[in-house]
Amino acid sequence: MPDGTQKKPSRIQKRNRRKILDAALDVFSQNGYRGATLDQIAAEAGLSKPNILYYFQGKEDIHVTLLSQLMETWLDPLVELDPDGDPQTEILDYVQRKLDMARDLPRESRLFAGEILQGAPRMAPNLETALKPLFDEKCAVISSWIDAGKIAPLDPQHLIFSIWAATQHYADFAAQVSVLVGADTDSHHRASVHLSTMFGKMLRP
Amino acid sequence: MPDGTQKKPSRIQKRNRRKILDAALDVFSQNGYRGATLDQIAAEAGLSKPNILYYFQGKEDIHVTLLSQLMETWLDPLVELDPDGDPQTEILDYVQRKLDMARDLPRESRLFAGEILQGAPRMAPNLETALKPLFDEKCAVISSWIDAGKIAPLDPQHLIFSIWAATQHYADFAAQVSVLVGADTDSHHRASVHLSTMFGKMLRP
DNA sequence: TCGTGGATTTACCAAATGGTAAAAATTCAT
DNA sequence: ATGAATTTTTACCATTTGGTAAATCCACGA
Repeated sequence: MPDGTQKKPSRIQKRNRRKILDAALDVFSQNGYRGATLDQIAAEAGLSKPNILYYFQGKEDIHVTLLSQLMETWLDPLVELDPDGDPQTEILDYVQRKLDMARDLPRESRLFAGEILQGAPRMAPNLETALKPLFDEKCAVISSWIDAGKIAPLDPQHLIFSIWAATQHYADFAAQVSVLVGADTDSHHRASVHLSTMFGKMLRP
Repeated sequence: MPDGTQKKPSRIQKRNRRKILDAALDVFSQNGYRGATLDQIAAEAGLSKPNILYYFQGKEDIHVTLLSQLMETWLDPLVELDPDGDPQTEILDYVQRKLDMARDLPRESRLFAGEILQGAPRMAPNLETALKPLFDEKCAVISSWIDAGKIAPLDPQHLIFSIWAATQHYADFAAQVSVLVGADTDSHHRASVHLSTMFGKMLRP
């Protein structure tokens, strides 16, 4: 029994759990939690459904595992916001990292968005324990930069919301963006320039 | 048979169709298309499931009806962006209208977001025919304002994306926002001030 | 008031779906 | 090689879910 609080996972266990989680990321991010089926995940992973249930306790277990693994990756750019760096550079670099993530990890962005959109039924605890402390900490950093006159006086909380919204939009609303920008050769670059300009002007004291 | 291309709907038909659509908006926006069940919608509407299917051809019919009705409301603020008004005022008013909509119509915002998030499977045609022409038209308006030196030179397409993202964030990610801002007495007002400041600075030539 | 057409309920169904038991196959240390 | 442990498959099951047929109810105009 690979589930539960057991010892070291075998090589084959690691491989299959990874295959399942990758397939599940595809399926969950495309169809949402309830829209995804174990059969789809199984087919995508190249395994049988009972075989999947040999590695995970159930559908919800897969989803929760995916979400908690994701949280780490997701918060990483914010963790790297350095209180001792140059405020403007730090924030603009943060915007850039988030935009890159929207391009490179769109499935993860959509999985996260879908979960929040439905009221975070399986992630609320994680938000409180992992996200909120980090959020508060970085808001304090931004406040100190404002107090020191290094950047314009903006509401730190809502500034961060604006950064999240503007960057994740390109992953979460990709279907809409692609219809509206048409066959753009380098949409990512234009978005990058726009966000730099926008937040750059905004931050100047 | 009330469905199909029939004559004038009776008063009772209007009432029940409205009840169903309102219930469906609740259920679809909370659980997504596949997560929503006809039984839930029926219960919420206070009708039996077969009775619902007397008024609509099926689950998808309800969803599509909801989406196409929504499109009108959704585009309205953008329609009102006046090419002959003061550019700064026009755009800031647009931001305000969108933010008000996120507060007043969160269900609609989430329904829309969920549909786009999953690749707009039931709305792609609508996006092409209804949204894209309006989007292109208003991008041209913004371009003309930039050419006239009335506002800062920003990419019109991405400026609109930023406005959509920043405002809709408060409806679509409400679960996250409420965890992070805690018991704020007037979160909407703070968001409003922030967005005015932000886009105000950004637009100044 | 009575009949007719629209509205509603009752009783279903077939397919999909999450999940399980147990047999079969495979891996692996000895 | 061989027996034990792990992994995978086969054959199911109970529930949920979108949908239907037909009987029943009810509003309303003549």
